[in-house]
Formats: sequence, C-alpha cells, structure tokens
Amino acid sequence: MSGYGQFCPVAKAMELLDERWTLLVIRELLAGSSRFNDLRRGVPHMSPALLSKRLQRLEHAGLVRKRVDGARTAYRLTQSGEELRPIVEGLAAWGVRWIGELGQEDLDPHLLLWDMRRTIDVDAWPRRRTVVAMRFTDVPSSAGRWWLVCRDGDVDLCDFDPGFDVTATVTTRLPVMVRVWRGDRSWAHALRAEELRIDGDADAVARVPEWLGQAVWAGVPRPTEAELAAAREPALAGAASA
Amino acid sequence: MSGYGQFCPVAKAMELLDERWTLLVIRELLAGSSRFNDLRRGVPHMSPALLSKRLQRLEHAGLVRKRVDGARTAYRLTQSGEELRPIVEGLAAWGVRWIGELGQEDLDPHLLLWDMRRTIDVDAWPRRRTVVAMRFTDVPSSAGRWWLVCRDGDVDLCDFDPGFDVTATVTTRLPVMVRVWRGDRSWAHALRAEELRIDGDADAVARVPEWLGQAVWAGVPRPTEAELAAAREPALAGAASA
DNA sequence: CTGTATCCATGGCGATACTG
DNA sequence: CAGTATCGCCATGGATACAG
Repeated sequence: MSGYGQFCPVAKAMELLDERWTLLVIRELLAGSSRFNDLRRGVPHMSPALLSKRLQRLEHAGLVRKRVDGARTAYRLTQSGEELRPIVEGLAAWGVRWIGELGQEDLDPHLLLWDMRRTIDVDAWPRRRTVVAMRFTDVPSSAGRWWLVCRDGDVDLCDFDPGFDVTATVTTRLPVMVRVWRGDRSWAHALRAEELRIDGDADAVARVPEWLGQAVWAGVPRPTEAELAAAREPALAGAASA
Repeated sequence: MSGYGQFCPVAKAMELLDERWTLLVIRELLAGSSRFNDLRRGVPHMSPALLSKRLQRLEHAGLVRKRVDGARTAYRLTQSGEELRPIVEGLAAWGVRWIGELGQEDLDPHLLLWDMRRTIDVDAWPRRRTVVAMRFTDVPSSAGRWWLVCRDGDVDLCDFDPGFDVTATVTTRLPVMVRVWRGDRSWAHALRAEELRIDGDADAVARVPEWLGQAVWAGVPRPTEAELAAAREPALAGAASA
C-alpha cells in the first residue's frame, strides 16, 4: 500500500509526485533537458538506475514521452507534464522566499555553473568570442575554476582552461556567488562589499553582471519585514484576543 | 544525507514537502482544520505518531505555529504555509484534470462525507432542520449509511441514524457519488442515467444537488479531446518533421 | 483529547559495476 | 551514449500500546 487511499486529487497527484527526485526530474525536463545524460547532470546525486526508474514511471503515468531516434533517446513532457510548470515555478518562488538557509552541501559549483550556462542570454553578449572565467577561492581547485565561452550565440562551459584569451575574471567565494545567483544579493551589492571581484578588460568588467545575470526565479520578492513578523504569528489567526 | 545537495529552491522546497503525507497535512490545514484529531480525520491512514512528527517538522520549518489554549491545542499555518495555497490548489486542479482513474481503495465513504460536510454551503439550505440521508448500495452497511443534519447554519455528519425525520435520501453506488463529487459527472447526468436516485419530499428532492453541490475543485475544465490527443504526443516537440 | 513511546518489517534508495 | 543489474543498508513509516 504505497498510495494514500484517498480520491482527493491532491493525494492522487502526490502519490506520483512526492517520490524522492521526481519533481526535480520534471524541473529538468521543464528546463528543456531531454537526453538521459543531460538530465543526470541536473540531478548529480541521483543514481542512473533511479533516474531510469523515475522516467519509466513518469512515462507510464503519461507525463513523459520517450522517443528513440536511432542511437539517441529523448524524453519530452507531454501536455500533462507541461501543465506542472506553474506548480514547479510556484515551488521555486516559494522556496526562494521562505527557505533562505543553505547548507554547505547545497553549494555545488558544478550545478551553479550548469544553471548559469543554460540561463545565459547570449544575445546580451558580444558577437565575437568572449570568455568569462570564474574562480572560487574557497573551493578545491578542481571545482574552483570555470570558463564560460560564448561565441556567436553559443555558450560552452569548461572546467578546464580552454586556452582562449580571458575577457574577464570573476573571483569570489562560492557562497557569495550562490547568493547573488539566487537574488539574495545583487551583483552591485556584492561588488561594493568587496565580496566579489571582477577583473579584466574595463569595458567587459562593467558588463559581466549583465552578461551572467541571475537565476530566472531570483526576482521573486522576498518577505517584507512586516511579513517576516507576521510569519512568527499564525496567519488569519481568527481573533486571538481575550 | 536526506537532502538533495542543491541550492535550487525547488529542491530546497521539496526536501520539506516531498515527504510522505506532508502536503496532505498542509491541505487539511489550508482547509481550516486546526485540531489534532480533525487533522487525523483528513488523513485517516496516517498514524498519529507520524502526524505528530510532521507537525513538529512543519513547525520547525516555520510553516505552522502551534498554540496551546488550556487543554486544547491548535495548529495554524503561518504566512509561509499559507503561501502554499496556490500550489496545493494547482495540484488539485492538475490531479483532477489528469488523474481520473481511481482504485477501489481510494473510495473512502468517510472521507467523502467528511469533505461534503465541510464544503456544504449552509446558506443554501432551509433554516429549519433538514436531514439528507445517503445510502451506498455497494458498501457494507456500517459505512454505507450517512446522515447530514443541517439546522440553523450548522451541519452535522452522522454515521448512525440521528432519529430525525429524513427530508431526502440519496441512494447510489459509492463510485458514482465520488464521480459526481469530483465533477467527472454532473448530478443531472447521474440522475438521468439512473445511477443515482433521490427520494423524499418532492420539493427537497429537486434541491438536493444544489444543497450538496460538488467539491470546490470539481469545476476545473477537463482536457479537451484535442488535448487528450496531444497528450499522447510530446508537447512542443520542436519540429519533429524530418 | 492530544499526543508520545516503542518496535519492527519493508522496500526505497544509494553505491557500484557492468552491457549493448 | 543510455541505460540495466545487483546488493545491502538503514531510515521511513506502519502498527500498537500507552500517557498526560
């Protein structure tokens, strides 16, 4: 008996969606990944066996359609899966508003850069090859140096020096970069506080914040002071006087 | 390591919300239940130990505030918890649209009547005492007979004959009533198909569907034929023509 | 009424290795 | 590249009994 024994549509939905990893896989599909290994990159700590199992289950439930084209396989959301987009976006907004504390183990530079890479608005970048290097001073060098290579509307992410001239270098600590990416801090704020440095061609330096931007959900308004105060008391408490 | 190791706000939200039962407890709180035993009634197969544990965890995470008033305890959602309402409603709408198949074990008459009872719009009922009996022909008599007693803006649910005059009696099979309640079928449709009968005072009989109504989420539009067809193919497949 | 304590079985899931 | 196979643990949560 793994179900809830309820006809309530929330219960029926959660029978499918509350399994560990499932909604993150859907998040990846919503973000546009369709290859097995691209999906894996978005959920690094998930074993391939489990990812496979989840995809099968989602396909069985009609949220995902698998298509094999020769040697390649693609997973796409169906209409049903696509309609989870507002829910996943709502969860992102809720999470960014109300879960501010991150553990050290949540700070994965690989995931951060992978997310940057796919979010980057290439049209804001110069047409000619532009390389932004990123250096995390608090991370072992193997995961502490990254290169974003943008050329002609295409972005590549390298964890090794690709050898091209570096247009600008961002140097900071990983938690700072995550905070900026999440939108908890602005680029300007981090720069002013000297928690983050950008070096290189003067013209490029000024434009790096715009080039890299922030996560798509970073703009969600945070709780106001009044809301934080209210959060310490029940909402709509229903006349607590006396 | 029970977390996801991701700073993504969806992942952080799901670390909390993807635990079994959690979102159903939140659903109950959103519906207005605040007493431990009222909450229990909404999640009948959940052990009290687990409910207690979940409430503690939600309180710890700041979604719920516990208040003890003398011998009674009340759990209320905070602002943070309250802001999950659109997400839970979205899940309900999604579930009702895309998960139509219910197992026999999902058809719980107790839950159905409990949901009816709390949804009923008492203002639509007569002011004088009105009793609607419900009889499920396919359910063992112990859970097959119910009485909704409405008087002066108050509704009571009984699983035993309260002894009052019965104004009208609904007789049907449980799956039919659930379908009607979910909005998969209308009262009128079920009556016409003779899957459901209403007996009693002629005037009352005509008004029972209006008195009982349907679940709040029953009105969600179902997938059109075109959408169902599309559901069999990937959404936004991105030019599949060779 | 509002929980807590305890016990135990299950199976989900993490880890690793391996294949077409 | 796209998965499957296998193994074993331990935490999750189901069941029951009991307490303030």
